[in-house]
Amino acid sequence: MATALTLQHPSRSFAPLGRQAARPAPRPADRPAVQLESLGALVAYPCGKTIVEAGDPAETVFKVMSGVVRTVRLLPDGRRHVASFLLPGDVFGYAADEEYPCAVEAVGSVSLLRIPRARFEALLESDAAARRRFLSMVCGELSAVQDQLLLLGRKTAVERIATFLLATADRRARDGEPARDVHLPMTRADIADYLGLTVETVSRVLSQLRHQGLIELPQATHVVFRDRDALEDICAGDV
Amino acid sequence: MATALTLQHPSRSFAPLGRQAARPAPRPADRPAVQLESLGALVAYPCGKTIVEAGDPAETVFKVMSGVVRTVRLLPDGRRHVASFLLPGDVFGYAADEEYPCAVEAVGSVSLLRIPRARFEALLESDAAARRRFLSMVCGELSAVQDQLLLLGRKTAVERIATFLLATADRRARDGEPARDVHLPMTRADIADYLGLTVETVSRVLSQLRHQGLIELPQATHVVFRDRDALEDICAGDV
DNA sequence: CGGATACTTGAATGTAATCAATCACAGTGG
DNA sequence: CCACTGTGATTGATTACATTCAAGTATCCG
Repeated sequence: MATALTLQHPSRSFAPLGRQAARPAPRPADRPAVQLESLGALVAYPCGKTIVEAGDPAETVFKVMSGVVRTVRLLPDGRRHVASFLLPGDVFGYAADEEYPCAVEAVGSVSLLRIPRARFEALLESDAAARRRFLSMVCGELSAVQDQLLLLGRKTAVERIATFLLATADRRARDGEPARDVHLPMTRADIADYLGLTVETVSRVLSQLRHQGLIELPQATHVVFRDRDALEDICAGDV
Repeated sequence: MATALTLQHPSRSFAPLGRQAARPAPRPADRPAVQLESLGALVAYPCGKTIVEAGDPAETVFKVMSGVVRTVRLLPDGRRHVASFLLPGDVFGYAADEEYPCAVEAVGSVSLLRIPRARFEALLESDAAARRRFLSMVCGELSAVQDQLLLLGRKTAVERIATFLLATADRRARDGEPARDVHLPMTRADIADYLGLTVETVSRVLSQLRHQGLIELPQATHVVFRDRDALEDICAGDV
């Protein structure tokens, strides 16, 4: 089974491989500054552009520098699923096998760091600290994906949306401060495909939350939390 | 975010760390025989027993020697989701963080190899080949979990069941030969929680497939494929 | 055997999907 | 400047699939 990973830093673990640029911040003793940036070159992709195709040889590891990308899987009849949204600092494209298992596309215009796979692997071989951080990222990703399984398998539409809004908001705010709003650069279709819903349902649920006074929608891409506690209750299923 | 992994070997990659016992088989040149068995002790658990609790300190890595275990996540109101079933040869319990993120329970009676986390990590530090195999397993697991996201997000009940039957059957048969039947040691409730369905739906769909002549059900735990091609078409959504 | 648990089947309900307009907005060209 | 066009978002009406509620049947284990 071809396997690529689409990494996002585990939100509560230490700064993962590649987060240094965005956040110079607190660095425990055992962590030499690894300049992932020095291993690759910057590339820009316009909105909607496919960055890697499913089945392409996995020769490059990427790090998101700005913008957002989505990883996409398709069924033969066209049904689509978005496995994850990757934000600046996230790393993707490392595959144990020789092929990428899913496509990756630019949500808006993005800039990425392209790192040749061999160079990335050489870093892992030579730098024990980098290795530990990378393994930590991968494990964090696994845990996050399992939360998503629970969401898709057992949560209602409202719970999925509430979970998505809060989780997306808090991925940016690493300061401990709970976010008061969230920017959604992706379309309703992307959100729907990420949450296993339809565009109409996403739209309806957002409207419902707005009518209930839990959120405001000054623009389609901007959600302001008016009652964060209530949203958190919904996530947990306490309705 | 606490993160544990529940590993199962990527089905199409080389024998992963820990598969040696079950399969001495073809071993590429760069692979010294790592005796994971020599690092830990055997323990037995009776049917239904909880092996690790979510939130427990992640001090032990396990390898399934016989039987099947399930990894379970719960919502506060009791809704349950089974993230994975682990078969003999599979490794679980390695967490980047210090806590297990989900519970692991014995499906039948099982015997496990308990390996102290420190000893497992020491192996990874010292043995580059073991490290590569482990990373490969983790990446394979990530890819498999993403397939499961697609299943939960976009597939119908029949497609989920067909996918589950074939995937489970083929996890055992590593000979290339497509399996002609599959043994299901877990209950319908376990299957339902794994596929995001209810027991009733699982039962109904199996009956439907039986009436259509695609499978036989000599016992509830034993499924014989009568038309594997048709099942594969259903998986892909070609109905 | 008897009791419990697991599985199957049936009927009714409900949540989200589908089908179908309408609305909002950005970009373009008259 | 403003109508025009196209895309994305919202809202409404209806449908469908899986769930829920409710028996009934098989199987396992004492």
